[in-house]
Amino acid sequence: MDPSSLSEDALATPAPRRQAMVPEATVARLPIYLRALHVLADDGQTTVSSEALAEVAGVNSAKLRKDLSHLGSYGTRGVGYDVAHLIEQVSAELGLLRHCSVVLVGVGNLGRALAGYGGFASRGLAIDALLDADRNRVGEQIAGLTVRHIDELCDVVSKGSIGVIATPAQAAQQVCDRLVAAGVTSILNFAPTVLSVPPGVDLRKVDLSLELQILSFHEHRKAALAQGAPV
Amino acid sequence: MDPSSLSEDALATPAPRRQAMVPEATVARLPIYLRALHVLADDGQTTVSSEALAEVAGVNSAKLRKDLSHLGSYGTRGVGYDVAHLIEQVSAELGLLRHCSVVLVGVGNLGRALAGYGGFASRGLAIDALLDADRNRVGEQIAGLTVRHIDELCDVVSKGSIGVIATPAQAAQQVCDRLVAAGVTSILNFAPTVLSVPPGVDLRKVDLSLELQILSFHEHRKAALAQGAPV
DNA sequence: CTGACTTTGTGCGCGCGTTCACAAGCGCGT
DNA sequence: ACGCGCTTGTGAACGCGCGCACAAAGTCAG
Ligand SMILES: NC(=O)c1ccc[n+]([C@@H]2O[C@H](COP(=O)([O-])OP(=O)(O)OC[C@H]3O[C@@H](n4cnc5c(N)ncnc54)[C@H](O)[C@@H]3O)[C@@H](O)[C@H]2O)c1
Ligand SMILES: NC(=O)c1ccc[n+]([C@@H]2O[C@H](COP(=O)([O-])OP(=O)(O)OC[C@H]3O[C@@H](n4cnc5c(N)ncnc54)[C@H](O)[C@@H]3O)[C@@H](O)[C@H]2O)c1
Repeated sequence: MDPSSLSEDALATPAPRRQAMVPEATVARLPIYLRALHVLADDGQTTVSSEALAEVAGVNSAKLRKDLSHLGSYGTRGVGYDVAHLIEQVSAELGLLRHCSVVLVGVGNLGRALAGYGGFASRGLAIDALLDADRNRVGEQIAGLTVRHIDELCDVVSKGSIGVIATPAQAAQQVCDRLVAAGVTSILNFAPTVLSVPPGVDLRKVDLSLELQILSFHEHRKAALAQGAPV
Repeated sequence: MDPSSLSEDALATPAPRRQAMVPEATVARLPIYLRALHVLADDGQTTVSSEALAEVAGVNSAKLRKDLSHLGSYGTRGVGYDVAHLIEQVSAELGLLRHCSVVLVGVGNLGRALAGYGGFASRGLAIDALLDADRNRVGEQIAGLTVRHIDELCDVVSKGSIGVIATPAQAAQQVCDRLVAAGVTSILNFAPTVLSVPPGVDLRKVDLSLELQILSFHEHRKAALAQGAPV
């Protein structure tokens, strides 16, 4: 499992009243299932078995079934799952039905790429604000949005907004603090720094160097094995 | 743990001869430790305790010590770890000492951002080839590199190269296959698709939509709790 | 040299996630 | 109407990783 992010507040309710608690590992796979389902739907399939869906999603079929059972989505024994209904179910669980607004801070190399990316909007997520500290960049038009100054943060944050940090590492903690102060409780960080957030705020990170270094490790290990253990 | 990637070949050696096998979860943290160590080194610190390093890295100190013990790196009891020596150790373990070449396929929005990013080169990783299928883009100069055509893949791949896929999802599997055919055994995929690779090839993925959707889930859940459970 | 303090390295229990394997359930052909 | 085969949902076992807590080991003062 990817332990990079954790939600410390998930256990806040001592009594799991009626809403089933979905394991974090399952949540991390729901988007994958959703994408697989869209592929199948575009392909014209109306029902799908756990085996077939698991194949497309690249996971074990038993895992898939257990995951889906967590969100109470019932398939039909002997038949499988209704694709359209399951898309609805998973989308609802992920909160994608009511459009989730995304606020992007830092319109540099990476921020520009993110802003111009159409893959988010197609699935209920839309970047609807670009912020930067550089006065020269403020006012610039990118992908139909106008870059605004970071000081206007409070004006663009609405309830339930997700913050994305694409600033240099040096400024990341400061930007993070401002996002939290503005009421943002979900943050995605691209800067290669460890950020600290108060309880109740979800923080995830994407670290490209880290991924490459992990691959480098395995590559290095393979080379060592190939040279030292071919026997 | 981040279960998104797994190395199926790690168990290839039935007898763990002398090289300790490092748990995947530990490998995933080594880059974080390395970055923390560089911060401390730049700050002038020569030695550091597990407690202090864990603080900077944002992890439990016991976990840090256990991780470091896996790679045989010995600290000094009562003192701590020698920063410079530990940087050397971790870098060696990650295979960063011999410069690892990175081949980037797909020079679009995202590929351009990656190519222009200086954060890789600073730590032993350098993108040294840009490839694209679009003839209009071939020949273009980006960050000191010339974009070459994908057909020249075999010419730019050297032993131990890491492949990065930044093409549309539609082309990802094809590009992946060509990378594997060219001898690449470590691949980082940015396209939102499940790729299949033969055994012995390490595949990791970075999925930005997925991260946002996970945050969306938690945000959605928070909203539901705030509305339904304030008693 | 001794004793007290500091810090590493690790044994152990706990909880989560994954997987197998199977019973329960549903549709369909006869 | 009725079983036959297919698929779901889940009980249970296994393995991994995390974190506490402590003994071993080294440093430093006197
Ligand atoms: N470019 C990549 O491909 C890449 C890859 C991996 C990681 N990253 C990380 O992503 C982050 C951004 O990378 P980049 O290449 O876009 O950097 P960049 O320098 O091109 O852009 C950074 C942007 O952030 C803005 N900024 C700086 N301080 C700010 C503040 N306090 N508030 C608001 N905006 C501020 C700057 O004006 C600039 O526009 C960096 O942390 C980098 O390490 C980038
Ligand atoms: N831009 C982003 O911020 C972002 C965010 C998340 C995910 N992604 C994913 O990253 C990938 C790239 O995104 P992008 O915005 O850069 O897309 P893009 O369309 O801007 O660039 C894609 C590039 O790949 C090249 N290409 C296409 N087919 C190819 C092939 N067979 N061989 C070699 N090159 C080929 C194209 O010529 C183009 O230059 C996509 O899969 C996208 O879903 C991008």
